[in-house]
Amino acid sequence: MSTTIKDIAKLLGISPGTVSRALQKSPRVSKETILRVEEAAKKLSYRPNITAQRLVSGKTHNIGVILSKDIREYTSVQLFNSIILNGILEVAEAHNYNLNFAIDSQEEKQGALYRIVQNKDVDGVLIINVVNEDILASLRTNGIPVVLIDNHFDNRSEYAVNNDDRIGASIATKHLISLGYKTIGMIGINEETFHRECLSGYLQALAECGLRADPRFVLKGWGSTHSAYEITWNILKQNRFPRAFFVVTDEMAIGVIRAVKDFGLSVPRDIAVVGMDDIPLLDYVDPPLTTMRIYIAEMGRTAVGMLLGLIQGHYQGNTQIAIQPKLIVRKSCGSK
Amino acid sequence: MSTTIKDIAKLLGISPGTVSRALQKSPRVSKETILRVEEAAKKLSYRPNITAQRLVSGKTHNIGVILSKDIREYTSVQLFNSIILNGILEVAEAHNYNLNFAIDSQEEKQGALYRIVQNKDVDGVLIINVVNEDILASLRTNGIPVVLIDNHFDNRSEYAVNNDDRIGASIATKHLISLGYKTIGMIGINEETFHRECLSGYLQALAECGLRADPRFVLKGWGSTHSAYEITWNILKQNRFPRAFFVVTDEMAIGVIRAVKDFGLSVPRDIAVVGMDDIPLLDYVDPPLTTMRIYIAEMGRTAVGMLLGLIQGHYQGNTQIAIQPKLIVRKSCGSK
DNA sequence: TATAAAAATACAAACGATTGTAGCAAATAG
DNA sequence: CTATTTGCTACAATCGTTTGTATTTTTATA
Repeated sequence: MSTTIKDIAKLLGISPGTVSRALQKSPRVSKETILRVEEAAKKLSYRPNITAQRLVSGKTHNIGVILSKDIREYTSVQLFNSIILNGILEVAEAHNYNLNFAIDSQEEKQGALYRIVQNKDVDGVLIINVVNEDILASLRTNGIPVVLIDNHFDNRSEYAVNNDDRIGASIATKHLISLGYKTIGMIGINEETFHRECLSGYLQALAECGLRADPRFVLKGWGSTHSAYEITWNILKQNRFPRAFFVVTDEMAIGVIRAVKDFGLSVPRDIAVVGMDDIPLLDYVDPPLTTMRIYIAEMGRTAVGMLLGLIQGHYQGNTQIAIQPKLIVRKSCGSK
Repeated sequence: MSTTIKDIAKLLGISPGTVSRALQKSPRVSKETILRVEEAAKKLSYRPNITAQRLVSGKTHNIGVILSKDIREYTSVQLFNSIILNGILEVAEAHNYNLNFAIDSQEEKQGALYRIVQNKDVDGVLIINVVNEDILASLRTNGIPVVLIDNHFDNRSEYAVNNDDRIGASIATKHLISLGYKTIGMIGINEETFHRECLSGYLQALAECGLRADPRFVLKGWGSTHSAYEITWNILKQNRFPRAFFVVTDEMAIGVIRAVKDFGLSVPRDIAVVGMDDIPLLDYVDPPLTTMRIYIAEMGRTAVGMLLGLIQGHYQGNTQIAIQPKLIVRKSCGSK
């Protein structure tokens, strides 16, 4: 079908082995031959057969990327994944690695995921967002390096890159404090580790500033805008509510704002709100939402770098890397 | 390293060829041997080496997915891609195909894209959103089937699946008309084919209902919320403006709404707005945005189906498939 | 000029499967 | 009881590379 190394060899009257070495510019073959081979290769528009190369090298040059299944539940997860993928792609491409995607469908043990892993069709794996212990175990027994991204996973022995949620929560809360708010609530999420990290940052910020946390004001939604709306509405009805909220995702923060407005109060006059993520169009929310910007693509890039190091066996850095978020001030907290 | 067909052969004292056939349940091998082989395979936890299989079959079982580079420009493109990817993944997985992603970086001819294509590392290619004629040509000379998704590309000879933008524009416009609006503008986008389709649907709807289009009211933005904001603001200043707008993307529609509000007018009382896309959180825009929902994941699924048919050489359907969008009524157009 | 050393190339065995052909039983036919 | 068919299985080539070893050619040395 297409030109192989043998065609070049035949054309030039030399052996395939030499052609192979010439193509690799091996010092074992004369400069002249290298030149002739390269010329012939170009003339025949030769392209190496990657599959064959893989067979002998035992390396696939593939990176598996496992995404969470419940992608449809949280719209911003979609966006998150998309951006992270960009980061990943960017550096994977630069290193000549391909990406193989698979969705983690917890149920069916027949999915692409298992196929990829068990078939050793990847040199390493990136797991985004969710952790499936089965997969992790399978990966480990197969000796395939893994790095977790945005996993909110507790095990410190896993390689992972995450947003620094604790710091994020702390900075957000301190921003509120610096604006003079004394009663600050938090609306978290129904995801254990993530929630714990946020809570810890939130509490620490309060403590450092000599403020007391009121347990009645730390709530938990399940991620959707709507859930945050309901939670907020409920607390508003009770007549005792804080003057500000740190909300752990923008998507929920939008629900909070809407609830406050629907309740007849004003943001930020009556209640200030900070979110986290920095999803698009926040400038067009009313009022524009102040938030902690998470560097998603950067997380992806970092993770691939780590994984590549692991694959090539020369990674020396920490097992856990936390990317620092940044406060983006808009109008939902008012100003001094 | 890991168990091969030979290990099984050795263990059972039979030949590798027979093992291979047994694993394929070939009628040429006895039921008994098949059973013994399967047992041994399980015991040794044998997994076929895909690379080797690929080498002999000549099929990669990979589908290349080309994404557009300018992903950072339009935030909703990110989301769009992510959703489409889900659709693609879903059916690719079901057919045991892997996905190989590459970003179309028009400039550098060295990118992963060219690597994938020229190295014939894919059985077929999906191109999302943007068309690079070079790639297309390269693909064609290599005999690799391609299907374009959301490409807004004119060439009817290319296999493609798109949203039916013309119909979308027409339905949106007619919705406005049915609500009694007589002067209806359109805010389009700086992308030739897409704009043309929308314009055609918009004009057709007006014509069918006996309304005249006012050329002063068909405008063009470059996609961002901000660009739509400015356009709207400008036309508002001129004191002559339509009572309703069909805006070709939600992202821009949000800019329109904001401009109208900032100008001191009301949506939908003074100006009604319909968007297109149905991006997330539209229920939380103020007022909630009526829009044409595009079935993005469905486009992805359809495209893969088409490509697979092409790869396997039995595709019989149309070269062009248009997915029908659907009107989602919220509050930005008022009601009768 | 014979000879050792160095340089360039050829040969052949891998990598892990698939598959056409050949071989050897046992079963059936004459 | 030989001849032919049938059912299984073994052998070996193949896919397109890479790479260790052997061989040839060239160059330098004595």
